[in-house]
Amino acid sequence: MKIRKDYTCPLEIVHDLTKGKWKPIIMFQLRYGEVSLADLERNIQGISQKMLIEQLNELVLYGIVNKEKYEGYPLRVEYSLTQDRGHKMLGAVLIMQDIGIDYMKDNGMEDVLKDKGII
Amino acid sequence: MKIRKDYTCPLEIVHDLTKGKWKPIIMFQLRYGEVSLADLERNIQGISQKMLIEQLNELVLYGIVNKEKYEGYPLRVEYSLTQDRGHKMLGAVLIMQDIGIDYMKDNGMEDVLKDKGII
DNA sequence: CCGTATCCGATCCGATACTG
DNA sequence: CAGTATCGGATCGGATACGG
Repeated sequence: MKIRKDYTCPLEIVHDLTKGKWKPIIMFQLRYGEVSLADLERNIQGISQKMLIEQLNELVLYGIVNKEKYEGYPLRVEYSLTQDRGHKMLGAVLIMQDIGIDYMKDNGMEDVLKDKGII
Repeated sequence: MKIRKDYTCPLEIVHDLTKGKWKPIIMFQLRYGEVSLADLERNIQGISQKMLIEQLNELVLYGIVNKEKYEGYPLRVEYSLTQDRGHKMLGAVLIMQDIGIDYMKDNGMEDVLKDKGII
């Protein structure tokens, strides 16, 4: 899609692998294991199906997310983090989640955190 | 600039705080302490002065980077990570740096790493 | 050395409609 | 349930020129 061959530093690549409004949230949703597309769509407020699939596909392409198809009826597809790169990135995402929680507490947005049962 | 009041989850905010091609690289460059604008410009390959200052300003605005002016001649300005949010974000950036290094090793880009003395 | 201003193409992402 | 296709406004980021 857009991974070049002429990067000048490691962080420049990782930015291309993970950029996009929804990618960190998607990775976070996959923290406990396999999740279906429908569940992701349900659990991520405000995302459109188009954006979800688009960013999910990029994450798959970049070795961060695994896509597993289970044949049969109904057709089932499950997404999960890859063992190495996916879980490593999750480490970074969890730190960011923590920063976001602190930021919300510092800026009077506790209501959002309560809605989600975080506090 | 663009921090709203209606976020629906912590990661959405953090994305707004840290998005932009150069922000992770800037934070990485500040990992050891104060750095001047000129040094940042020198050490970050391919960045323009405009982008550097723009993204630096956002990081300052969001409490991730500190800007210290030292009066006198020559006028000196030094940037550094803030004690709390800045260093916390650095934790995430360091993980990403690591992932980028692995990615480059896996994809035949060792030359970049050698240039930088990483391997 | 430190910063500001403008112009402009590339891309991101939301809305919407349609398929197996 | 799991996807694909298209269109258009908003934003991003590179180039360039100028000012403290």
